[in-house]
Amino acid sequence: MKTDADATSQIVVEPISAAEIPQITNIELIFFAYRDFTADADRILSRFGFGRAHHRALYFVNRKPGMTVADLISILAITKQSLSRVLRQLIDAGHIRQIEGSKDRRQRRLFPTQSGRELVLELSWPQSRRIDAALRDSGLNADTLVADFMKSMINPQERAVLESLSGKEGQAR
Amino acid sequence: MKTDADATSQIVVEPISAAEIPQITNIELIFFAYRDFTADADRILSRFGFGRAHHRALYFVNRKPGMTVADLISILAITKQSLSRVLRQLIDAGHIRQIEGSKDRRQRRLFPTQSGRELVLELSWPQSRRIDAALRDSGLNADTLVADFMKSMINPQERAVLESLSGKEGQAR
DNA sequence: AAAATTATGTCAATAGTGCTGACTTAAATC
DNA sequence: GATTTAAGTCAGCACTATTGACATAATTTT
Repeated sequence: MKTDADATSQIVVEPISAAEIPQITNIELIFFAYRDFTADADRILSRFGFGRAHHRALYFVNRKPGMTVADLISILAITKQSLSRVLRQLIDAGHIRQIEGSKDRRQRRLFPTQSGRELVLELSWPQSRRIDAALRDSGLNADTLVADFMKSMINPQERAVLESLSGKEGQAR
Repeated sequence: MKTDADATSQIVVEPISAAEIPQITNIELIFFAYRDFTADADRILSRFGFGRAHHRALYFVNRKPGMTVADLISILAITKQSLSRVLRQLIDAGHIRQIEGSKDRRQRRLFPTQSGRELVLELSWPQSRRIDAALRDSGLNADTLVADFMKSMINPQERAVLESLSGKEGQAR
């Protein structure tokens, strides 16, 4: 067998198409939408030296005040060791407090402080507004509804990137 | 001012509500949907020792064969240094090849190999099928369409987590 | 032709998030 | 009293991403 003929040598010039991946457009919409959806909060978090993991932990503690550490690990689907740094930092920053369980004193029940509540609301507002606007923009009446919804989630200036991907030419440049 | 009264000391026991964050339910749906949406591909990638970054790079090279490195950096919105390792590994594994630009010989145009095409299809199939199924399941006819769509994107066994979040009690356990 | 710019690549250091494994402490349960 | 559970910690590792500095080759500008 010639080296030039094996699967890791011959190049492919045809772009992947909807014939090969039926939901290709939606896959891209979801990718870009999620990127933008998280970007607003990421910007706010960076002011505090926090990351997405801090956001998620803080969010769920605000969603269910009184959660135990085990509850939080379970809902985030991460390990105890992964959570520990993040939780430590949130506690040290005064956004979360641990209170010994009254029935089971081994438990550390997690509560947001007033500042923890304020921060989670600040983080969630842009996301809520983005979804709200996307739902309004997409109108909820067409067959193209979900695609419109996701597209509306993407920053307007980035929609050009999507359009450039929809072009018929196989070759960029 | 008493220490016990400042914002980082007083705990909050009330869960955040839709009154504070109108799109709270959709925020959660999107979080969980995206987690599951990416999980199928992550499992496949781990067989090759690759991560999500490899998937994204491989995807766009397949989407627009002949992209330059600069094109790819631009679309992924990452730095040259971040891309370099990932691209190096994809090239070494024989999934992508670089070809010197004919007009501008500084450019390295990126093409998938046959195996690179096969891999991206393997990675995209589960995502495409998931979206397809979610669209079918949600029916495209109700006001609750988008929520249904996102919910359908979530693994059935994990929908219980969402339901537990919808409970009225403020305290877990 | 020389100078400036562009496209790519590389080295080094750092950060954030996650993992596994091993081990400890204290409290609850059997 | 022995075992299990909840939480925490230490050490080491992997992946993805960052910034800054610098190198090379090719193209474009002056």
